[in-house]
Amino acid sequence: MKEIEAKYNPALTEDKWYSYWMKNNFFRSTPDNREPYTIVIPPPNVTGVLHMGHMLNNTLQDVLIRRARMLGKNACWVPGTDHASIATEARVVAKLKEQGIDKKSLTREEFLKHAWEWKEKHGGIILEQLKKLGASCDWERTCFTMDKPLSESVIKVFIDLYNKGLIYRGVRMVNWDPQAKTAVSDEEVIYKEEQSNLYFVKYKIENSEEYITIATTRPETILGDTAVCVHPEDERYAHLKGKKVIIPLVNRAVPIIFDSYVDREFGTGALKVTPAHDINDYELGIKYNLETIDIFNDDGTLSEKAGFYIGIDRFEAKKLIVPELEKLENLVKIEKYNNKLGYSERTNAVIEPKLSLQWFLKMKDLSTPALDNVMNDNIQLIPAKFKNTYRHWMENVKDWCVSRQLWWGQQIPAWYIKDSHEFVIAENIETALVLARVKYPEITASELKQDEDVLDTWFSSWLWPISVFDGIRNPENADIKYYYPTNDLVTAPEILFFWVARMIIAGYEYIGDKPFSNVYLTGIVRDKQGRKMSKSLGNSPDPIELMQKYGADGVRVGMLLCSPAGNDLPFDENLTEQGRNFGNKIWNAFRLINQWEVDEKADQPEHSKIAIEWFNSILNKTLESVEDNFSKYRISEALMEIYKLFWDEFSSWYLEIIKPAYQQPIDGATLKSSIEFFDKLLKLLHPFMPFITEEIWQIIEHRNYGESIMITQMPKFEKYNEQLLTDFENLKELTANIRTIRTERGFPMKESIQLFIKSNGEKNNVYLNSVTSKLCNLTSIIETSEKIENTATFHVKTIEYFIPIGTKLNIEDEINKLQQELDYLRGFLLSVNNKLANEKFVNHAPEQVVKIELAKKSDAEIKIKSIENQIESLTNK
RNA sequence: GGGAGCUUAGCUCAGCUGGUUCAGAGCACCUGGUUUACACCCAGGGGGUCACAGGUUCGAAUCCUGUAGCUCCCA
Repeated sequence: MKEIEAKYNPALTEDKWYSYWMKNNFFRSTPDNREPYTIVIPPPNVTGVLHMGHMLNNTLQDVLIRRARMLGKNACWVPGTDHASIATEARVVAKLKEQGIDKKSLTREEFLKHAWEWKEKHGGIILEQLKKLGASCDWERTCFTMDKPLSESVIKVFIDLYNKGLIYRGVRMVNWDPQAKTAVSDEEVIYKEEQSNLYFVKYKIENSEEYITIATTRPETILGDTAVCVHPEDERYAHLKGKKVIIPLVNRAVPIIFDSYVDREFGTGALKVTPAHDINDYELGIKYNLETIDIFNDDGTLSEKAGFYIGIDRFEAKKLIVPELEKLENLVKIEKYNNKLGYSERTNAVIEPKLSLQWFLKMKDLSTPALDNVMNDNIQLIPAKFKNTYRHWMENVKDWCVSRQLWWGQQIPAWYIKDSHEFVIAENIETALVLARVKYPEITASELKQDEDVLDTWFSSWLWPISVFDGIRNPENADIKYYYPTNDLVTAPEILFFWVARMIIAGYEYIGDKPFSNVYLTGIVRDKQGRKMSKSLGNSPDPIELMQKYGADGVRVGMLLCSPAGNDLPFDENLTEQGRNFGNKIWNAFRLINQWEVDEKADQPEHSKIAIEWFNSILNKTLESVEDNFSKYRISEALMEIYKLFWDEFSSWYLEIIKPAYQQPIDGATLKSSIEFFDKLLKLLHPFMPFITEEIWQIIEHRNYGESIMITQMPKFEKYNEQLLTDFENLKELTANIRTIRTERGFPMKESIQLFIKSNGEKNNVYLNSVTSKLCNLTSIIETSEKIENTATFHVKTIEYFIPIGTKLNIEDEINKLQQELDYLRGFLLSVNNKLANEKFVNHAPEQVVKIELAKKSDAEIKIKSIENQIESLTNK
């Protein structure tokens, strides 16, 4: 037999088996008559590298997909990436800048060429890294959101929604990133608390010597003010009804309006209204039909409409306007003030609320089925606590701004006619021309100009579960009919709304069915200080290094052990160490079995026979509960159970019982059963630890090329012997007691000892005696009806055990020990008796509960009596 | 400001519709241990008035109310 390393070395096996699986096409799935089990990967974006969040997320998906495969399903895990328009464009622009190329100097086509080059070079990194993790994706199905079929799907959907009247072009307040010169979504704005100033500025009332003082954090926007607003019930300002105020510097007369939106307590209770630059002011502007003066250019400098500081940056203008107001004697005072400022997640520029012409998707009606089918559990969120959040969002859903002022992405299929705002929507210029000619028969292609902007990346990814199967363009194709709806989606709660919810919406709109049945929401991987792991903080370990250090299996186990659904995972390398150690434990259990010589003629010892029956029972009981845990998506609990089954039950109990004496052979029957158990354990472990299980499975018995544990069947649970399990637990307690006595009295394991048993009603399980003897190295087990002198004693349940210890007995210690136990038991009995003496308890509690209390009482009484006897006999010595 | 959720051992969490073992697990910690699978190990052990205060009940970590602290979402 080949010599096997004492420590498992993942580096020697992981790449080997991954390429074996690939060569044998084990990850490939095509429709057949089996039940499908499908997962689409949450597409990581092409700018990223693998981080701990991906590790957790993809480990979970791989566990689910490998298990499903072993349950006989046709498992299909579709991998891919998304194009991340803002992030990628920012990267490419930065890279070009390094090379001295300004984006503005390039045509759209030239720029996109650079972007594609960048994507080809960097876009596949994460997917390659996932292979190290063992991800069993069907790589032939790898998709990218800007692949032709997916892009065409996006455009098709846009046109369809437009034709349904759900897409419109409108002026709206958007979060403007002046650096990227694009609108970003609410979700891409990060609010940070900042210390700033609150400026009190007085505005003169028209035709009066009176002033009204407003408070603002943004004095530069005064130039765009078109009203001052006060609370209708604010007596301080009641007399100003119908009056106008003069805006300083610009000397514009604007109305004083009265609206309960104003917080009377804040500042002076008077609010300056700048409809172009504040979302709430914008609403007021609509309500009171105010003029809207946009004082900023797209790059954050002041525009001609501002009248002052034209071309100067907004922050500079703020610095300049304050002394100016002071000079004009309009500045009353400046107070320190903390407020929240929005920053662009992509460029970190301060977000400017800005009115902008954008494309919007009406969400209200589209969302209805998406809300209903989550609320009725047709789609399950795991954990379910996210249902509340989901509902809150869906009930207050706002229209979706789908346009982005970028080039990297699907260009909006809108064609403007003769430089006007009039447009037609069409997938290409030929069709656009046909449509345009309906109204303008003479128009030529050169008079049509496509919208410069692209669609939001989420407008691609919301179709993901459909478009990866080409279900938008070819709704009748075999893949979409077979794989859709997919089964499980594993993703982060952060994107529940802007990805998960939208996929559900698209699913009902375009296939008429949910995109997936279960959404498993993972926690966020944090560092020890509780900070989210991120590249910018540099607090994330490199997953690749981690896998090199602990093995992919070790990292997988480490991540899973402590990550219940929806809970954050404070990451600690310690966890992966635990995972690695577990791998080594499995490895060594294998080594033990592997090195035994077999004697086919030898009889099977009684203790081995029992051990086999017992382990078979506990294995099946665990299988049953693992199934239950999986059905509830308690993945970490399922793993923990298997971990304990392997480590505690199999290694510490089973193997210790059947282990032959040193250099003795093992009987054939026991070895055969042990290998069968090992085989089942490996299969159970395989979804969690694919590499080590494959390695051992390939050695433990002869295999042919093309065989693999990953395509075997998961063991199914069978009936098990409940009584044996209970009896065995008592045996464990008995063994532990004997071990303690050995340690305390200094009887080494090699020294065999005698055990006496005195039953006090409850019967000793004689049939387990051979096991006890083996585990505890007993010469004999003797039933007795008398107590035995000069012994150490203990109870398991009501049975009394004695171990002769000859001269090693210290009577005083012995009495003290017994007295302690007696005191406890008496107290316990008292509380039970009190309970039973309570008539209300006896009358109200269910019969079963009362019975249990009665049993406790009688057990305690038996024990008390036997301890009292022991103390008495010791005292009389 | 509005909404949701959380608070159980040093850490991360279980504990389902109130009632079987003075509250469970893993890790960490402590004490022993080099014999022939594994020190990435073995055998033991300690540790929680279940955030706090009330209430319902024969009985509450579990249900209700309030308080405090934390987290997230929306504005």
